[in-house]
Amino acid sequence: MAQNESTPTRGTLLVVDGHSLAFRAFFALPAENFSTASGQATNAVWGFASMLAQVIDAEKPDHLAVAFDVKGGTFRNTMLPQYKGTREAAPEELLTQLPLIQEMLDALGVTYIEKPGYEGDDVIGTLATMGEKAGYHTLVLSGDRDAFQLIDDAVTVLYPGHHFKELKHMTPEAVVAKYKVTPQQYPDLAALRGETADNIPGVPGVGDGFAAKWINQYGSLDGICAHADEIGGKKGEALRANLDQVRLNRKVNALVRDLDLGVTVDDLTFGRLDADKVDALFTRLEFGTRTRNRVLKTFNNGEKPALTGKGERPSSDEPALAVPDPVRIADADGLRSWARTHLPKSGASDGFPMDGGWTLHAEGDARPGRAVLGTVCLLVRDAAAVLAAPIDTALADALHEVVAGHARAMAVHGYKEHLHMLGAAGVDLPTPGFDTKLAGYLLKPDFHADTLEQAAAQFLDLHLDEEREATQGLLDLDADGAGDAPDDAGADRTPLRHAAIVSALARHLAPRLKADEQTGLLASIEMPVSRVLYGMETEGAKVDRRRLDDMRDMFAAEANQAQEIAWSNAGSRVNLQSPKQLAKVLFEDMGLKPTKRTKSGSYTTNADALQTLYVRNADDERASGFLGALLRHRETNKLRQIVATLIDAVNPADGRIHTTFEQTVAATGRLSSVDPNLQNIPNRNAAGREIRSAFVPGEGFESLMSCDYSQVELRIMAHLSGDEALIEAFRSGADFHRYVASLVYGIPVDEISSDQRSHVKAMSYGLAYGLSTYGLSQQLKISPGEAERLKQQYFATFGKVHDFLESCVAEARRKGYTETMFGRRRYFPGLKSTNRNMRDAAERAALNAPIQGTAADIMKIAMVRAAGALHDAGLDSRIILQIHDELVVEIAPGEAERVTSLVSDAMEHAVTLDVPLDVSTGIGADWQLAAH
DNA sequence: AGAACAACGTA
DNA sequence: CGTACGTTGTTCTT
Repeated sequence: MAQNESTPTRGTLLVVDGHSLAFRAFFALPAENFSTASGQATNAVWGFASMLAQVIDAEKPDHLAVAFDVKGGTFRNTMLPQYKGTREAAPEELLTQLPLIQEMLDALGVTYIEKPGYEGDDVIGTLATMGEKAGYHTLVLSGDRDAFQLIDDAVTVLYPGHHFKELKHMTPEAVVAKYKVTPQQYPDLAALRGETADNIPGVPGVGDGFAAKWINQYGSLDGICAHADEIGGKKGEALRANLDQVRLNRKVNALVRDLDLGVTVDDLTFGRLDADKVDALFTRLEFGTRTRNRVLKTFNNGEKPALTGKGERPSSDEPALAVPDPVRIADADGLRSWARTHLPKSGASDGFPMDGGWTLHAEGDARPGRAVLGTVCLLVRDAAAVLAAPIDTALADALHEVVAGHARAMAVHGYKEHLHMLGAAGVDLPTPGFDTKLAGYLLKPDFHADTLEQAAAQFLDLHLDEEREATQGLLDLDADGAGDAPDDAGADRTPLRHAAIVSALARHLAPRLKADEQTGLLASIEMPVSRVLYGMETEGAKVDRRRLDDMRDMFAAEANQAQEIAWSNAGSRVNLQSPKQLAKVLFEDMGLKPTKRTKSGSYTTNADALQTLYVRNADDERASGFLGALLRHRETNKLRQIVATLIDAVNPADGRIHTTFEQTVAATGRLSSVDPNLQNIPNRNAAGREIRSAFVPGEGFESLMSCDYSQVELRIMAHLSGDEALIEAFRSGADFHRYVASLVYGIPVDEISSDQRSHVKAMSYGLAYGLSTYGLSQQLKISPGEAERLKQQYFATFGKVHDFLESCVAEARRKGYTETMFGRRRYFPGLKSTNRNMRDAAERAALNAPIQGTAADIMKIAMVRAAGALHDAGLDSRIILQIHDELVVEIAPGEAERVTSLVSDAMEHAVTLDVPLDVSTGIGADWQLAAH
């Protein structure tokens, strides 16, 4: 079971700083939106309840108490009159909610404690001390850094980050990592630095850094005071001038830890709420049923109050996961010897076996360009090793060696992410035998598992903790869970638990993958692609920062100009980015006749509608003036925004943009690009396309090359359908659309009008999307009848294409899924829907999936081949971007010719079809110039 | 703060 | 009433 600790504890005590939590809640939520009909603000109460519930769900404490400050002064005010001068001015709206919070705690059966003359912090200090003496592990939830002095092996402070969800587990190691002093020394540091939140001045010019330096030099504040004369410079002077203040600060920030509270820790139980009281209070506060149910469940031992469970928590809380006792490894030799005894002998296995395999699981930050390695776990059936960050060079070398020797029997969850994290520590990860993330994606490409818990729920039917997965994903992924010793009481066991999930997933998914014939796809395409993507993400794309800045300013100026014109026509400063306000101006104030509605029923103000209105109201000066300006604003503002996003994404360390390619998101098998999305840089009109000129070769490179497949999806349709006419159209090498048009209309190629060509072109491209005649008529601005005739003609010419598309849907209906040329599946439960719209949508998706998916497969194969070819040829040029049917390559000096031929060959011959794959290439000084 | 919606960029 | 995505901004939430 998961609860293996060498130091036995009585359980977990959670102590909450009530005022700190109330403050956080109050300022996190807008008061004006959280108030009762009678005007009583409830944002702090609501936030308090939901934040506390969140922490309880995540930490599962056995005992709980909330500490509050008491009105009126404390002993600290006597020493330091201005103490908390800034904080006493709490807004009236918050103060009125404190009694409500206490009333709520009463109803929830939670003990809260106040001690006149003392602060909540002192109560917390006392409770932590009591908990420690009674053998509990204590968690202190507080946004007040004074609480850091309480931290030791048995006391952890949960400190909220910018968002409340980002709770940092402040352990002794975390404090040392952040402040370079021990928790015991922290009050000395705070005294030197001061605390603006409490209106306590420190030494001017001295922050955390200098304070820590002095403390480490002289051991303590006393030591610093004794040697104050030796400290030179302005800062030393400032220190001497403020010594009295600092000494006073230190007295004031020391927490009292031995108050008489009249309770014992054992009294601080919770889980027996008064459901009627809670109900009455929540009704009075006008809270919704969702909040009510969630809070009730959390404060009632995880059960619905109606069922009034008693005593022990439900057993379902404990995951049925085998987690061996971890060994904490701190040095290279320890790791080598652990690996020798526990890891399967290398060469003993071929691929990832069900037994005898092992799991590598790292946590940390996997964002390219800023990756950080956190905790690393190695797990076999009956043993586990944990390497806590930071991992030094020697340990990294040993890890590299161990992993290299046992890669084929190794399972990971997310090879690419692990490459980033381990790469940050200098460890290269060879291709593992299994990747549970990729495997899960191949088996269920529509299912999106954001967390390991979700994957476990989906594939293992292991519902570890639904509340946690719903509300607490960020805590699990906390990058700096650093320094938590897994063999210490109450240490962060999350990474190990995750490793156990990965191990269980691997054992479960490997046979399923084989049964569904997806193993080849995993080994031959997805895993190798992960490695290529890792390289692309790590290199990033160089941008010309000045050019981007100039473009942003230009677009911003144009957008502002358009906005002024729009406002003057509208007669009010309407927010042009608010569809709701626009609809009011257009359809109420100006009285224009709406075109279409959005799916939620409001009138659309999208570009199409605005265009129609513009044409329709050309003689209305005010309306057309407004519409014209609005359209211009939409366009330029969008471009401004895209450029701003790009600028924001530039990594200052190298002036490059490191996107992340998501490999397990698109249900068809395509990649996607996030943070930022580099697959939707404008390309359709000239103004937008300019943005591409900001993508340039980096230092040591001379140009960019762009290679893209021409009409891949159509070629795939020709191949898969076996339609002789379409195949011949591609083999002929003529202008494809013109050639097809000549077949469709039955007239010679050179008599095809440009309209005819573009209509046929639209039809060709629309095919793979399941385009309706209505849609076709809309797009081409022709009558539905004309569109219908075009479609009939087209299918009469390419009959087998029609049959093929139908067969895709038929097969999906029969088998439940479609397959690409390479066996990648996608499931379509929607085909059985009784809802017409759902069914139609599923049919269109089912006919598209094999085509889009095969194109994606081909590109992935091409990428692996191209990257391999560049590497094998010893070239420095490298692939940096993929945009579905296009690769962008950064060309090293003198390599242009060889790279062009290697990459286009890799793309053209990724696979052999009945039609040739045509690749067009271009080289230029930037991405735009590389276009062809 | 977080979710839902509208809009719009790409292949 | 065309497939597949991601990002931004506004609005609503209780």
